[in-house]
Amino acid sequence: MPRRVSDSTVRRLSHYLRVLEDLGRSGATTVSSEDLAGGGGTTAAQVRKDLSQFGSFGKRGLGYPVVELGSRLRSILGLERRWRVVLVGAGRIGSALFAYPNFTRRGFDCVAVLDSDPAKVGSWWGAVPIRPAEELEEVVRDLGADLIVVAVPADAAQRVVERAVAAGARGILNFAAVTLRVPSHVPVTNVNLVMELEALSFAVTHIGKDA
Amino acid sequence: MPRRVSDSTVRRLSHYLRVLEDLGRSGATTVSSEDLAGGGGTTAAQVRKDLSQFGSFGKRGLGYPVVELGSRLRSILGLERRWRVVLVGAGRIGSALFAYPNFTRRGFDCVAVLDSDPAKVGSWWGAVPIRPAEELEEVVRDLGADLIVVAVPADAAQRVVERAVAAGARGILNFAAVTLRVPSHVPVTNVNLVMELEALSFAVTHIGKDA
DNA sequence: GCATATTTGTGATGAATTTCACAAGCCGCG
DNA sequence: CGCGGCTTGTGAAATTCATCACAAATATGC
Repeated sequence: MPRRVSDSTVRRLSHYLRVLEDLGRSGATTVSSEDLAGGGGTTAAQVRKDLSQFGSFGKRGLGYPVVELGSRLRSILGLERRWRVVLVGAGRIGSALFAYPNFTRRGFDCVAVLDSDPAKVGSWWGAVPIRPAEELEEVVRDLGADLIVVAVPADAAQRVVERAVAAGARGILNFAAVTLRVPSHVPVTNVNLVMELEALSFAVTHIGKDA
Repeated sequence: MPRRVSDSTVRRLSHYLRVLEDLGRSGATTVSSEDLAGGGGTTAAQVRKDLSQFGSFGKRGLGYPVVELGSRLRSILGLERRWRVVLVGAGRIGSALFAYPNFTRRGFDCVAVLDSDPAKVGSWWGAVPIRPAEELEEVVRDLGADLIVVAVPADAAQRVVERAVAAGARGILNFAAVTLRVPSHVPVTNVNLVMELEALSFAVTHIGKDA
């Protein structure tokens, strides 16, 4: 294992895993770096460089074993266990994530949903009740939650993560449009839809203005 | 304008714009690169490098004019116009995006919602009816849509973008977990929640294993 | 008006990432 | 068993991206 793995590399590992799973269903037993690159995602050389950071999984002349590489990648990505996730904010974004079938399939269990709106508290999403926001610490501690999904308005997000981290949360998936300040041992992944839309706006606007 | 602007730079421009808008509300008239960096997002030097790619907007010794820089950034990002967006897939993710207030506020108008499920077709989201998926080309052409939000299952996504692009769509925001193949003049922005979760899983799993 | 404290803009430096190129290894076949 | 066709693994080169350092320019205080 290398000293530091870049974020881009990790995203690509996740991509390779998806390709492997598709391939596994089709019965293939080995796969080349070319195929793992998969369309326009990246290049064969990049695939080999990425994988070689963690070991030597392939056979020259043949490729990578589909099943074994998949299990290696799951191990590298930390997906051999299940994660206990607390969703803070029962709005649309939270709902979208919660209902996402891949969420559970990939090892992420939503063990609690919190919201500060009394009108929502008490209703149920499937088998999970919506609980009041005040119970955050209690929920994190008692259920042994690992990850917090922050799907609250921007001005409430910092407070939520501070409380969650103090109660023992180990990672944050942040949908709020703010840069969260957290201790350095708590990783944060940001998803910002406005940013994505604006990046798209930029790209469309500047088509052909370069090259 | 530079030959090519990196994706990271564009995301940061979007971030600067948000900081400027917050600052504008607080009445400030100028802002330093230090403040634009805003917390842990980036550094002052990075801010100046980013902005200098597009011109010389600041005054030495003073900083950047809040209002003017905001309007310059909006111009650079292509946000002076409004965008007509077609949402394909009336599921949870589509619903989340649709209901997002910033969506409209930032200049993105959802002009149509399509879904292939006959049970959903005919109902209304606010003032927008859900129409059958077959009408994609018609909708894109007749409403002069610019952007397509793809919120359909992975195996349907490629077909949707092909039809949309053929009908005149100019940019794609893709929530499906596949790499879309599109003509080079059609930019695609991908949002992949599984990838974000797996990146978080990796980060939490490997805390302290380096450094 | 002059010294001083700020802050931008940018060339130079450094670090990180991607691409290239090719030797080394593996399989199958005759 | 040797040969030819593939494909990996990896040092080196190239490219991209981020940081540094500082001159140039502006404002402020006296």
